[in-house]
Amino acid sequence: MKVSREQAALNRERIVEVAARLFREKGYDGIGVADLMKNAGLTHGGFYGHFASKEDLMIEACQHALEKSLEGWQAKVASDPQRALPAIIDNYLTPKHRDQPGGGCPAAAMGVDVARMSPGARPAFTKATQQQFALLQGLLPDGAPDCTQERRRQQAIATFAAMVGAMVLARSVDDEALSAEILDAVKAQLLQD
Amino acid sequence: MKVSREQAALNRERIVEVAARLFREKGYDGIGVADLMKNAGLTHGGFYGHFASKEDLMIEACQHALEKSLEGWQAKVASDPQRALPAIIDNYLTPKHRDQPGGGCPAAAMGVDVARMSPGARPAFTKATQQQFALLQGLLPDGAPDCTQERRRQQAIATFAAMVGAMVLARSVDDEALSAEILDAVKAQLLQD
DNA sequence: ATTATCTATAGATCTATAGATAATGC
DNA sequence: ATTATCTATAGATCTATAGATAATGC
Repeated sequence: MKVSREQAALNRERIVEVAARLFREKGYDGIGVADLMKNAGLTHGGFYGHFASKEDLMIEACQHALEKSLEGWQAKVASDPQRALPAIIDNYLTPKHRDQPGGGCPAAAMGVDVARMSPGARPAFTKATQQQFALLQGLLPDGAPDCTQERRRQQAIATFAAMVGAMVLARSVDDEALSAEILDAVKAQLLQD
Repeated sequence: MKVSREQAALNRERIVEVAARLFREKGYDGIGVADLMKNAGLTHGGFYGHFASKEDLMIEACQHALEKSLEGWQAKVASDPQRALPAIIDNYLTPKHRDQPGGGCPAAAMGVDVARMSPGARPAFTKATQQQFALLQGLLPDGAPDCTQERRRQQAIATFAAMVGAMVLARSVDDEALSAEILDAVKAQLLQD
């Protein structure tokens, strides 16, 4: 039954990846340790050799999801810096993203869970949020001369807030037309600048 | 042990009010039926005389919270229509609202839970979201002549999305300065128009 | 007589642990 | 010999129900 250290490290990574997906889909309380392990192809009892508690896994799952999310944005900046901002906004405010929270924005999918939980996962959210604001600020067009750095940071924050709120609202309503309208309206509003 | 029909109806209302607060604070899975009833001053077993299931209570709690929330906005419109929009934005994007999710915006506090649950609570969210968009649209200044009704609806949607997203982000981070900055930045951005 | 509430509990599920097992790695 | 994983289970908690109790309302 035992596996090599290398395989054990891979198993641990897989647990984190599965958790990062399922916590976003179902919430922290919506999936149990036994189900998480089954989804990783392992048995329940093996979990505690890798993590001290379910909450410890939540912290690592958040870190993992936040890093991957930021890396996705950075990849868009690297491939085409000029078009990165519209590309990020366009990609975020889609029905596909709305319908796949497990691979999507951690803030929209897990932010409320993290806010309710004991504070272990919040430092990762704080750091990642700062990084996302900074990245967006760097992409904003520096149009008018009265457009100070402070003003651009404010706009970066408001842009990300509108994206997250649009996703939360679009996922909470029952009407496909309204849901799509929310995504499209915020997209149009953010891209007009 | 029995109470009058009138008292029973009041007890039922109190269960809904308690649930509307505690589901917002702790999430649907974060509070059990026994604890909800204890908070309403009743015993566990009495619950099922009032509701068929915990999920049925969630539906009523959402409806209650959404109605109260909309009524708060309507009261601001009634008292001073000219200043209602800045008053709503100003009141929403505060540390007080951030720190009291139990009495605050249902979309920011329960939207993600509702999106994950079986679909019973979503019709209420759909209806309330439409009403909030319509109310905000009516309050937007109809400045330029090129400002069509569609354009104003788009702006109303983007305004509410930014408010909800700001609240989710402000609650998820661990740094008081950053959290306050998020609220203030979105407030400044929304009030400048 | 009806019924709102209470006590008690069934049955399921969840986190965490104990001890067994068997393959790795010195 | 060490250790990654598995089987089994303890102990807590959760939803829902059954039956008892006692006050209401006809």
